[in-house]
Amino acid sequence: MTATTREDTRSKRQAIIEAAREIFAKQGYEDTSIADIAAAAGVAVGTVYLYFHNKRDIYTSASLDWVTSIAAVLQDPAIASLPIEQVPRAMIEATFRICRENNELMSLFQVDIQSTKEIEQHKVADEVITKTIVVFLRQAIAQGQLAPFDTEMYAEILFGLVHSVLYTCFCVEGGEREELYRERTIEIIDRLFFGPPLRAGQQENTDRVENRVKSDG
Amino acid sequence: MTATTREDTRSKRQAIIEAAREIFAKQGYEDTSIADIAAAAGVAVGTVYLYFHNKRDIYTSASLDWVTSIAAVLQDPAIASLPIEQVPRAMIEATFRICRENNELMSLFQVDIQSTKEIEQHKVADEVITKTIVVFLRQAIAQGQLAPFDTEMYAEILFGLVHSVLYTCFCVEGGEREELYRERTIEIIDRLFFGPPLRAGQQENTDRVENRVKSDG
Amino acid sequence: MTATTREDTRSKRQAIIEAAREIFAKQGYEDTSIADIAAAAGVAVGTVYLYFHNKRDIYTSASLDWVTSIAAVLQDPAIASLPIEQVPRAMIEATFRICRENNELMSLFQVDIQSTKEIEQHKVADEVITKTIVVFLRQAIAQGQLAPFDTEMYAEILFGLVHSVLYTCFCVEGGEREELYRERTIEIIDRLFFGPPLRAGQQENTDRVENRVKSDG
Amino acid sequence: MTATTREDTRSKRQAIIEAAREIFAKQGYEDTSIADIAAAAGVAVGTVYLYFHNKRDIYTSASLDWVTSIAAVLQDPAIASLPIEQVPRAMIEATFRICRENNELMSLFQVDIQSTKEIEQHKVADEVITKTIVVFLRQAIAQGQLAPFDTEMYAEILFGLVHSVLYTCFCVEGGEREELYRERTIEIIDRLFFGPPLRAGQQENTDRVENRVKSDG
DNA sequence: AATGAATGAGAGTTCATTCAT
DNA sequence: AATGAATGAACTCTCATTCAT
Repeated sequence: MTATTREDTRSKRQAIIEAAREIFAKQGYEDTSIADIAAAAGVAVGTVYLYFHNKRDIYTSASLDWVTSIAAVLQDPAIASLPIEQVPRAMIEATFRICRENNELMSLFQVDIQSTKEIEQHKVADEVITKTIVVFLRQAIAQGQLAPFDTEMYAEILFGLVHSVLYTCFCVEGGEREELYRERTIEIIDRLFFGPPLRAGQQENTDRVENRVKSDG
Repeated sequence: MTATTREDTRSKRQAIIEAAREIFAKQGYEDTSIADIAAAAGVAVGTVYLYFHNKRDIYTSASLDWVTSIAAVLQDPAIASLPIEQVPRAMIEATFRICRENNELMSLFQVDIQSTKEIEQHKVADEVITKTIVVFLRQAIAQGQLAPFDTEMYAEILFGLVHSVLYTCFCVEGGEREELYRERTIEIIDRLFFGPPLRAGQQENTDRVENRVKSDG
Repeated sequence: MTATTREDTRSKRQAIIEAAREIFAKQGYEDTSIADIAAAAGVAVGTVYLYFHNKRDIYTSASLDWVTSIAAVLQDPAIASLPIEQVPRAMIEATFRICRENNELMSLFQVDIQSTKEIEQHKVADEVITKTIVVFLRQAIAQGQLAPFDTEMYAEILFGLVHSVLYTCFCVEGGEREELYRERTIEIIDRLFFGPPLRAGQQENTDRVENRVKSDG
Repeated sequence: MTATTREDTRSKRQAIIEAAREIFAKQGYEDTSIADIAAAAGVAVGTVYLYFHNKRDIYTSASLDWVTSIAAVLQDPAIASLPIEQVPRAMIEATFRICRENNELMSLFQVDIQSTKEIEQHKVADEVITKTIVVFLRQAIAQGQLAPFDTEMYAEILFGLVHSVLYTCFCVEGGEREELYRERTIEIIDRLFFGPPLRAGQQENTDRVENRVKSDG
């Protein structure tokens, strides 16, 4: 009986978050009313306020929930066990895939932060992602596969790069040129890790770089 | 007399945009009312509607105005005339500088796009920036300084990288670790263009890479 | 043209106050909505907020407006020119009359004070009434008609007495026993000013006391 | 067991009333929620509805409970046994004392009556007080200490006077000038009962009037 | 008897937008 | 062109009340 209650509670809160995710993503923050969310979640308006302090709280929770989903993908052990030169492609492809499958949620990825508390919440959420990357990078350095560097800052910057590409690709363009964005992103990351640099005349050590650069028309 | 009127008109519209930039940046879109903007611009509420269709229109205009300011910095001829290996640092330093000086406007850089028309507007605005980069890259390729590659997509992705770093650095963190963000960003871009890659054991061709990588504790 | 606008403004604010007076009196504070008031005043809901900060502000204003109306009655020069022994009756009869005529507004007379600012507002309003009484009493003392005493405190206490009687008489009982309340109130005030005291065996100096005491069944 | 249950029941109802008294007095009717009261009383929200029909019912009960406390003070046999000329002072001092000691409850004394049923309830409660006074007055008349008069109406009016003074003294002013209010009130009542009237040139029969009138500056 | 999660009507308030001047 | 008083739809949020447990 207690179990049932707990599950009900958990599922009710979760139902609201899921309803909010979809509606916020579809209509945007401003054009979404609490009534919309409550109706979609199958609860009364007042019930929403049993689980969330205010509208902003719902938005933040829905957004963080979505970031967490993405983080989970990167922690797939299958990726970690790949040869290092295949890891960037694997991670980026996985990320693109989950974004494609949840295309309509992508806008939640672009959060307009408003308070110091929200900044903290997002730092925590983003760290779930960047920490995953950092852990991988440090292992590679420890195993002598990569030269040492500022892994934390690199992880954050590269996460920002991918984040930005995903937003443009899926939110702005609707995913029409997904392959192009994905392949160029992988290419740039590969080049950064394994070369060759863009500098002309650099000798190629690029048996690991799978994708040929497309020459400019 | 006609000239005066035109100037008055131009300056009144510009006054509204500038007032809007500051207030949107300070209070966010939702918490900013037309009355706030009108008061700050020194005009009546009704006057705002002579120059803009609605609130969203003001926001979009203010945001694009800010993007344009940034674009202008990259077109500085002094940058274009530098040796190629100094260009990434010059561009990134200039961008960080203008963002630091207009820290409070940074949040306008993070736009929550809502309509197809707005997507078009932002593509146009962003293209002012990416086109500048593309032009530079193509010249470098034409002059044999860089190997050929998909300049447009690279420009867009690298712009996204910098955009993302700037947002984190100035909007989320308030600019406290500006130097760290800036130097790592330059380092990554330099590495991408001139090497060496992160792959261990890569021979260094790094007389062009000014900044030593910081080793991990 | 300016004059017209000013009058419009004044009348619009006044219209809201008058509508509020009636509706608050009829339905009570809680059961009155801004929409009710706006409708009765013939304006839009938003217009109410052009003239008042919030619901409480309307209530306070309506209440003070009513107190002011009562104060005006006591300042009638006809009362001041009466022989002193007729003044208490004249004042109390006038007060009862205006309350009877505005029976439905009486409940505004009973204000539930909530903030320090409201206390100040009511002190000012009440002082309009008590000051009138004090001025009269001091004149009578100066002219040797009354012995000296703490006029301010007496005025306040006697105002409270009448206030309380009016509330019971009109708000609680609906005015059914108005004459009884009025005559007994006059009798008590007369006795206080001119005697005789209730103490048995006091010699009567009561050619001035018009109303014979009613003996207990 | 039945006894225990009855006591629990009684104490639970009483606990709610006492919690309500304090919270209503502190926050006012509107700003007090059932949840507040339930929490302060240590019961669940639903439990409150086992003992009271609705929020208004709690308010009425709490208010009457407070009036009853005051009534009890006046029935102190010690007062009734005093010489008649000391009774007004004794009663008024006792009333001020209990109000001072329960200063924060005073606002409950100012009830905003809303329904016919509530009027009846308050008449009953007030009668507990006025009846006490009436009984005393009639005894005094029967014993030839006071001349005959309309005791019921006098009792009601004098109760109103004191009620009004107490509200101003404790609710509006916070009790800062308690002594002044108390002494003037006693003085007026004494004058009414035992003289001398305020009319100048009245001979003083005032060995019974303890407090000298304060002369006007 | 006791609970407290759930309800949903309804409140106060805001503010983008209009339009007579 | 410029104004700003007026509008009223729509919002978020509260809370008295219910009822299954």
